[in-house]
Order: sequence, then structure tokens, then C-alpha cells
Amino acid sequence: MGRPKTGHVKLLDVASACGYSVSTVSIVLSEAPLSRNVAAATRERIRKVAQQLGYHPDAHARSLRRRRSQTIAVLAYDLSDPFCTPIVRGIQAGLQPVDYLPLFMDAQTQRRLFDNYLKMILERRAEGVIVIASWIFEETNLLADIEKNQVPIIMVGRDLTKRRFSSLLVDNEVGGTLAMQHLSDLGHRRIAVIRGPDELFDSEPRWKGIRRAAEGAGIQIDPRLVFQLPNRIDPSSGFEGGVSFAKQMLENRPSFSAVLAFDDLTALGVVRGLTEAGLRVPEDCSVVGFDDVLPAIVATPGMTTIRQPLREMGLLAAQWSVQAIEALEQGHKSPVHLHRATPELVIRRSTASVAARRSRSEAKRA
Amino acid sequence: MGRPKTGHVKLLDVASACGYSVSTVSIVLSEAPLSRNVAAATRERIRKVAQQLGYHPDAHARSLRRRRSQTIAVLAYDLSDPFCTPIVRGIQAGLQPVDYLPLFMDAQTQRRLFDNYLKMILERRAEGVIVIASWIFEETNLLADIEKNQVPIIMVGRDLTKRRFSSLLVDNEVGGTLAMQHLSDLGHRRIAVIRGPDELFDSEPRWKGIRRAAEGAGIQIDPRLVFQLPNRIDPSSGFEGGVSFAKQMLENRPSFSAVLAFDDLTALGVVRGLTEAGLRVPEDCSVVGFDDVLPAIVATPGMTTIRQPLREMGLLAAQWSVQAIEALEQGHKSPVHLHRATPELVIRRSTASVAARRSRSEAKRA
DNA sequence: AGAATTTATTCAAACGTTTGAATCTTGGTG
DNA sequence: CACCAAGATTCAAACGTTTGAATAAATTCT
Repeated sequence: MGRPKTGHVKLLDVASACGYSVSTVSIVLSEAPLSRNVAAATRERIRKVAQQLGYHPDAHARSLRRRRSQTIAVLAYDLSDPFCTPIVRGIQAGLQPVDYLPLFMDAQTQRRLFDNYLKMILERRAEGVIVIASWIFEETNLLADIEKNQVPIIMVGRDLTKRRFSSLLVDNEVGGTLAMQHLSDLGHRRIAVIRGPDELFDSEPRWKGIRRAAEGAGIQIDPRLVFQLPNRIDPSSGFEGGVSFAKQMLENRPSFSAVLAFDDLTALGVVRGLTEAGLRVPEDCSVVGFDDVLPAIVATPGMTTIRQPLREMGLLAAQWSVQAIEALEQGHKSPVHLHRATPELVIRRSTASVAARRSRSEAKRA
Repeated sequence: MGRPKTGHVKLLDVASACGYSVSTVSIVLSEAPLSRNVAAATRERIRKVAQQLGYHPDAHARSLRRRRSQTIAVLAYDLSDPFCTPIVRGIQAGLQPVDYLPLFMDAQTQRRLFDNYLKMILERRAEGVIVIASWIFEETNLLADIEKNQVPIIMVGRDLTKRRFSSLLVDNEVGGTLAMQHLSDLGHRRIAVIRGPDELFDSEPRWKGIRRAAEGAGIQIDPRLVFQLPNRIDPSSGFEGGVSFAKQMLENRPSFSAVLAFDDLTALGVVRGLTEAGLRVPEDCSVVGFDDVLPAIVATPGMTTIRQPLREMGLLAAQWSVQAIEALEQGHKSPVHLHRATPELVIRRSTASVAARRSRSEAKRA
């Protein structure tokens, strides 16, 4: 009965408890190919004893021997961003059936943590890495160490195919276009735009899509109504940006009937700012966001936004990662994929036809 | 130059590259006590070579030998609940300095996943487990297996000290009291209450606190204005509950001037429901939530709510966990702690003095 | 009946570390 | 100059698995 100090039951315990050798027990319990040749009765008996003793194979010993960790690291710029949540869900969904354990690592947009996790990824011998990098890490060759060790890397939220990383992101240009088109369809012509920080990859194409749609609809974007978010650290501080821009817009600027914000949190900030200034959304001003994160969904009025299929993207990232690992296992070079997910306009209550506008706001600012 | 197929550099590689034995290299690189006796020059040289070769110790081999995984599992009922986000942050903050890796596991309120992760916790030889269990897993003796293996368990969001698990939760009764008191201070007397699902542990004490405050203020809670959330699966569906309850409240029920919701998401649902029925928050009706999660903060009007110090709780949980592990290491039995964090009233814009109410809603329902 | 095959089980060597004990240098002491 | 204590380094055995090769026993073939 005298188990050694490590509370855990091991193969040897099971073996001696049922009178077979360690090998046989291992073969049976790990369902190795050889287990075909093990008598059914034996199998039964071994399983039962293992069960009774509460045996759980030691993953470290197994990983060491098999040289496979069954682990995929997920390195996110900020796990607490609601943006990441659905991606994480998708990744989980993709990894569950193939029995890989995701190792979630939250860099909190701090370089120090990022480096630290990079080291851990290497040490824990993760077989693949998924990087959620909506916010940029300036020097992306941080990943060089990992690449060197033949660990496939998948990027979510940024196109790094030129570095030969499979990448997965939303089609920002189409997204921008959809947003602008929606406003123009509602009859808005004077539209304020809040662009993303220039450090952020999504910003430029989104802006491009917006301009293209504006052009197509014959809308002039007044440069005095274009703002740009600063390169912030905390992503959820987009909210503050939105609030303060909203106030700026209302001071000695041309009037406007709609705001197109860079993302949902910014848009929510705009709503707050406008509301505090006495305007009403959408009666006095329409607001549209981007991403479709939870806060945008449960706010009132519900935020009209451009939905990113985040969950699906996470799922795909997981699948690619597993495929790449398998390819590598077989000795093939794994292919470099690029997927631009199609965004989708979700109309809620934060936008309304310009015709429905109250005259109140006009009066107010005249 | 022929590294073996496993792309990773190992101790032997470093050793032969610099002409020392594996032992010496190990001693130096792992900063074992013996490294005091290693000549400074040798140390220098070994470190340099290791660095150049890009050596990273194999965590599995190390764990196996040392019998320590440097890992703490964090098993959450639903990682995508904004409620978990700050807790996770706190845990990270607590684990970072002591170099434990948190293993985040998201049970998604599914029994199957929960079991699966339990197995993984055992196999990966996690040294401690933190369970975020705001939503209940009916049979909590699922954890028995883990307990049996001497792995200390910390509960967040539920008191299980009677099972001898250190527990950490907000003082729900005080929270309920604070919420009700706030409404009564604002002059509200007819208050609708949405209670939590009975499966959820927080529900009862919160309700008790509410009743106590009502009594203290001489307020009668009209039973026709008391609702209860169903035992749902998806925690963020509290929102839907809020919406539909709001609508029910407005149908042939006694009138009310405030709603005290079980949590923020429910409260946001109430705001939505009221707004869609043409009422305004807080002019026509005040709403107060519980938790202080992100969506409540960025919604407009900002949600008045009872703040749980979630981050601090996570931090403490991490520290307890590490302490318990260390105690066990020294052979001591680890003590069972209980901490009831004090909640805090955060006043935003979803509540207003009853005096300021418009007569509109009164008229509407008369 | 002996050889060849199949079925059932075990041996023993790895996987990459760590670490108590052992070895081999030194330089210092009596 | 033999002896000892540090000082510097290495040996070798573990940690708990897996797995190719070996063995032993039962079956089938010629």
C-alpha cells in the first residue's frame, strides 16, 4: 500500500497490482498499435485495475518520450479585450476534438511579458503557436527564435504572409466600405470618421475602404471631421478616445449627422460623449462601430457595427495550426495560407435614416 | 553541425560544444546550489555558448526529474464571461513573479469539458488548481480525484470551506444591501427585483441583503415585482432575461420606479427592455446592476452597480495557491482560508433621484 | 513431427534533465 | 613530503513513459 511520496500512481504501480509487466500495461493503456495482440481478458483486467487505482499517465514523461507535447500556445496581445474572447472560443473548439491543449498566454501588451512567454513556449515545447496580434508588437522578429525551432506560427488579425506565417484576418477594406455605405444609404452626407492608431495594422485598409465608399457615393469627407486614435497601450481605452473626440467634434467644427468609429469601444465612447452633450443616438446622430464585441451588443441602443467572424477565424487558426504540425511531422513543408474573412454589416439601433433626425441638434449648434 | 531531428538544442549539445560535461552545464544553467563551486570563467563560457546555440531547457524533462510542473490550473466555468476577465488578470499578476505558468481552462459550462479538463489537470501534474465557479457545477465532488492527489484547490466565487477548500468570494449580502440602500436613498419605494437563478450560490445571500436593507428603510417589496432568472447555461444570456422581465414588468403589474437586477448583464437587458417600451433610464426608471463588468462601464448611461474587487480576488487566489503548494512541499498541511471581499457601490448614470422623475411614465401606465 | 507463423508478453534502451556521491585537482598545513 | 580540505568537475542513477526487438507459448502448415 506504500505509495512513494509523489502522490501519483504510476505505471509500475498498476503493473505490480495486476501482475503484468510495465510494458504490457503501457501498451494497453495508451492504446498502442501493439495492443491488438493483447488478450482481451488482459486488457480488461489492466483497465479495471488502472481505473481503481486512479492512474493518470504523466504527461511530462509521455511528452518527453514521445517528443510531442500535445500543446499549442496561444499568445494574445490582451486576453481581456472582448475582441479576443470569441477567437479564443473558436480556437478551443478547433483544438478540442484533436486533443491538443491550448496554452493561453496574455501578453497584456507588455514587451516584458511577451518575451517571457516566448521563452515558455520554447521550454514547454509547444508544437504550434497562434498569435493574436491585433495590436502590434513593434518588433515582430521576436518570433524568430520560435521559427528557428520549426514551430509553425499562425497569425490572427494581421497579414504576415510575407514573413511566411499563415495569416488570418478580416477584410478591413470591405468592412470600411460596408460601414460607409450603410451611412450613405441612410442619407448621411456629413460624416465624422475616427481612424485607428497608425501603429495598428487594420487602420489603413479600413480607412481606404471608407474613402472608396465615400467616393462611390459622392460624399466628401471633411478633413476637419477626421480624427485619429493615438497609439495607446490599453486597447479598451479606445472608449476614452471616443468620448473625447465626440466632445471635440461638437466644438467649432462643421456639423455632422453620423460618426464612423474605428471599433466598437470607440463607438461606445462616442455615444457617451454625444449623450453627455445632450445629443441623442440615433435621433440626432448615428454611430457605427466595428468588430461586434459583447459590449456593443448589450448596450442600448444596440450598436450598428461591422461584424468580424471572430469565432470562425479562431476555429480556422486552430485547424491550420494542427495541419501544419501534422505536415511537419510527415516531413512536408507546411504551406503558407492567407484568409481574409468577409465582414458583415449588423444593423442595430445606433444608426437611423437622416430623414428621421430631429431638428433639435441642428438648432442647437447653428 | 548535425542536430538530431528534434530541432531543439539540448544540454548535451551545449556540453560538447564547450567541452564540459552535461552535469556541469546543467548545474550552471539551472543555477543549482552547486554552481557556487563552478569557476566563474567556466560559468561565463557555458552561458555564452548556451545563448549562442539558442538552448532552452526542456520543461518536460525538467518537470519529470524535479517532480514539479511549475503549473497551476485555472478552471473557469466560462472564460468568455466578462466577469472572469479581471479575475484572470489578477491570477496572472500573482503568478508572474513566482514563475508559475497558469493553465487556463474554459469549461464553457459543459460537464463534458469540465471532466476532460479535470483529467488534463491530473495528467499535466498541475501543482495547484484555482476554480472560478460562479456558476455551479452541480456535482462538485468532481474535484475529489484531484483532492486525492494532494493538489490544493482554491475556490473563487463560492464558499466551499466546509469541503476544506480555501474560498474567496464577494460579500453578497453586503452587496445586496448596498444596492437597495442606494435606491432607497434616492427616494425609490417601489422597486422591482430580479433575483439570480437558484442554482447559483450568490443568489440567496444577495437577496437576503436586499431584503434586509428594504426592511431597514421601511420599504415593502411587492412580490409581484420580484422575478427570478432561470437556471440558464449561457451566463451572458442574463441579458435576454433582463429584456423579457422588463417587458413583463410593464404589463399589468404594479408600477415601479427602479429595478435592482441580479447582475450587470441582466441590468443591461432591463435597460434595453425599458427603452424599447419607450421608458428612459434613469429619468423614468432607475436600474442598478451587480459586478461592474466592462459592458456596464462603457454603456450609456453608465451602469450604477455593485463592484466586486475581482482583480484583487484573483491576485489573492494566486497567492494562496502558491502558499498552499509551498506548505505542502514542506510537509505542512495547508490551512483553509476564507475571504469575503467587500463590495463597493459605484454610482453612474443609470440611477437618479425619484424626485427628478418625469411624470411621463406615470401617465403612460395609469 | 518439425518448421513456420501467429499470438501474448516482456526486455531494455531511450527521451533530456537533475543531483547525491564520487573523482580529480590544487594549494596549504604540520 | 605525506595529508587534508577545499575547489572544480564528472559519474551514474534516477524521474515515468514508450517502443523496437526479443522471447515464449500456442497455433497452423507441410
